[in-house]
Amino acid sequence: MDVRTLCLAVLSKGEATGYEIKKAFEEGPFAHFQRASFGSIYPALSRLLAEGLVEAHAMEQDGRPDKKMYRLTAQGQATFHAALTVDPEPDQFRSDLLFLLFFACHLPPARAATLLDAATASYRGHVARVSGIKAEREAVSNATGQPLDPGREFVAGFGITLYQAAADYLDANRDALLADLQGHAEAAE
Amino acid sequence: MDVRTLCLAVLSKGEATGYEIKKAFEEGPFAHFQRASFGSIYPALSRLLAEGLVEAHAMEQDGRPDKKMYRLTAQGQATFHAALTVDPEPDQFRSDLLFLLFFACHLPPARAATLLDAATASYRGHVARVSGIKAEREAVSNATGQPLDPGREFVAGFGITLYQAAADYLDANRDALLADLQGHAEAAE
DNA sequence: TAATGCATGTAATCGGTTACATGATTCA
DNA sequence: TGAATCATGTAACCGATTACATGCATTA
Repeated sequence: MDVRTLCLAVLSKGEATGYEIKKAFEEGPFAHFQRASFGSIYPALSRLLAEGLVEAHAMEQDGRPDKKMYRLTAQGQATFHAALTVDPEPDQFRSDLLFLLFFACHLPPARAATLLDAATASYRGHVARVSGIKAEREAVSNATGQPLDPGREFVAGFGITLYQAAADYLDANRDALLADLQGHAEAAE
Repeated sequence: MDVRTLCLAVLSKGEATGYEIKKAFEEGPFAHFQRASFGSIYPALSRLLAEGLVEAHAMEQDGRPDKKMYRLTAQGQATFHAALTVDPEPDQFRSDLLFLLFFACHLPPARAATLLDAATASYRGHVARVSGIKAEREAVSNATGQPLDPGREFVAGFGITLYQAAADYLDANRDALLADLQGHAEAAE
């Protein structure tokens, strides 16, 4: 997904500034499966504005420079919906960690252990974060009676399950790998 | 991981042609967590050759044009090992499918179903393929007594577990999502 | 006082994809 | 005859990252 479409997607959930769009990919609902940087968001927004897919109005703030609030136009809505009809390319879990671990034999065992532990912690962090905001949404929904968004909850659940499985796998196989590496190193002596 | 490093990585497992390197990312051991295209592999190989990190010798073939077999030099080995000491950036399951499903409410339920089923099939295909080659390696190892590569098996196991978990999640939540969507659509009428 | 968060933007650069170009062989 | 596999490469283009540039407010 290009950043252009990603911006339309965030804005389809409500108006936002460039800065807030960035946050949606850092801590917000898209955090676990998409990413975008300032360097791509701001130019995308400018282009979208020039094309009439979004409209912007400046909001004055005391002291701070104005912030620009962006909102989808009808044309932007339509373009976004059209983007949803495109077939997705197959998913792939592109992972630098797996790349390194593939060559575990060339790694000092201590480094392998560090890598493994850091990744486990990171995955568990993901699970905790996404679970937290999902639970919060459920609490709000229960309290107010507002229905949950099925797509959003489905995607959050997917993320939780996947990162949980990843963390569990690392946990379950960590010691065996490290032992293998030790044996491998000794055999090479 | 840039394609340059990826090429060094494949060549560290034995000499190969550009074409074979491509295959390593399509069906080979790297298939489920890295990717590279011809348009990036061939230029990377040229550059690597110019820098002395790989050496090449032409292999004549009857009828067909020569193929170039590439092999790591000592310098290439060293560069590759250095690349293994770099800290990996955090993993992210970048997924177009999840992006679309996040907006499931804007999708016709039939399309959501198609998307879900295609993804499940694709994940299961991954699992079958990686399990197959893993089992084959284990059989060979049992027959010949050659030890397995711990890193390779660990990574293969990770891929199997993850894609299995993904497929299972889709299976387990498919019908509920579709029902929600139906209810949502009716409520909107 | 230093770091962090809020807030927006530009420019250089880079890496990679897509499409194109070529050409033989084998299999359906 | 047409498609797929083997086999290598180039060029245009694009999209995105990184770093840079600015500046105020708040918090430690």
